[in-house]
Amino acid sequence: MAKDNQVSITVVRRLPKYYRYLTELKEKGISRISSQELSVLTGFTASQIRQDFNNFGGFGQQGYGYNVEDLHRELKKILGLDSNYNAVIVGAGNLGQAIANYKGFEDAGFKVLSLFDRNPRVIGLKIRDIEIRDIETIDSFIKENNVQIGIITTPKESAQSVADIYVKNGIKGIWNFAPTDLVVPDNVVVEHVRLNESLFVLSYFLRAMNE
Amino acid sequence: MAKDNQVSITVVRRLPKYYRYLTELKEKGISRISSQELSVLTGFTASQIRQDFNNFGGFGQQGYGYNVEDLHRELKKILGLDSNYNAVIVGAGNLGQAIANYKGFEDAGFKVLSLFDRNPRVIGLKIRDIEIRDIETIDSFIKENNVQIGIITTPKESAQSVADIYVKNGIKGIWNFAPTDLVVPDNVVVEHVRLNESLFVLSYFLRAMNE
DNA sequence: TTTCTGATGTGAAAAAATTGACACTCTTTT
DNA sequence: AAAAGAGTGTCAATTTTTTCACATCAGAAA
Repeated sequence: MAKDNQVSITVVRRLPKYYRYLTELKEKGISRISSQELSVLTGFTASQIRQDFNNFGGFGQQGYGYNVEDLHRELKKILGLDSNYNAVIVGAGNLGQAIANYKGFEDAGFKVLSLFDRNPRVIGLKIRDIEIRDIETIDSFIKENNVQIGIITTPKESAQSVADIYVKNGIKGIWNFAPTDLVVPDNVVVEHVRLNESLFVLSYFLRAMNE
Repeated sequence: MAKDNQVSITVVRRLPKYYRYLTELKEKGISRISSQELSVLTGFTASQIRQDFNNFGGFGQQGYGYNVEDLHRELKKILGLDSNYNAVIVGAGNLGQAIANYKGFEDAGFKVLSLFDRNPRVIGLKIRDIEIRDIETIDSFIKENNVQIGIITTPKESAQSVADIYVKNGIKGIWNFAPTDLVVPDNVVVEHVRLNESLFVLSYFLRAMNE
């Protein structure tokens, strides 16, 4: 059941950036940071930063600032990064393989258990030690392996049917790279990575800059 | 020189979605659409859609709606998709190769001319017909090939130095996939694709959904 | 211990974004 | 040709987000 004291999506989308800088600060051995200093790093205003953190309860101390380690741990918890997730990818093309190959996700607690594809020429191949399996076998795989996240890296034509498969098998989080919207039940979360749209925005600003 | 009647970034980020649906409508041979119908497709409100288009001058007709072909053409122009761009990629790992391989960008007018890497084991290889070259040779390549867009798919440690190379060679648009911020002059546009952050937001909502 | 400094948490103000409402005009129908 | 219908463009209201300002309290210094 979702909380009713909803934190706005605008705030949520800033959290990962805080988390990233706090991770860096922690690695550098810095133990204390003020909203003012975080403002310089992130580009958000100090006021905004304090407001953001206050959505989850004040983590700071007056006259001192924030303890880096504490704040990092809190954000980790808020972002759900204190648990591990199992993921599968449907679409074993270059993008799917690139994601499967990226160690960074695994370090953050997201483990890709398997790729799936319908193309017999890639089925059976391995990316790192991750096997590409026949899409026909995905139902049982998901059920047997406690998969929480489904990744879609197919062409847009197949994306909805992949989403349907995920939903049918009880997956509650979908990470979609296909350039299309998806229809899913309310209790399923879809996060889109819209590469096309991002590129178009770049194009817009390039154009706007020269006018 | 940038326009002073700035359209807000919030609006700009919605434009590609309009463009995507208009492309689909055009392909289906639909010639006419109302803000109400677009609202159903995009999930934005009809009022918002009309407001958005009005930032660029009204394209619609009272009592009729919008002509799909006209609106599509206008958006194409606004997004700068009526010209072609040459791009290069630094970082010929899986992600760089995936992007080089993706036909969709080329169809939209973005042509990847070359990949660059410092790893001798990949230099000389080809992705489709796109060669991977030695990063040492990038300066002259950019100058000789009219490159407008620089793509960064390196690890985060190298990203800033790649950005510096791009800037030094006059590139005005950078598409950055490395999970780090970049420092560039004001007249250079950076568009980030933050895969980590996107995944973390998914994780946040997965967690929030179960509380 | 007491004073001083610094930075949070928060309420209020300002700015930005979204939604609502409708006059007006173009299209379609009769 | 006239009447009816439909949907934009736009102004105003509302909601959301951001910024401002400061009382308050913890830590450091004296």
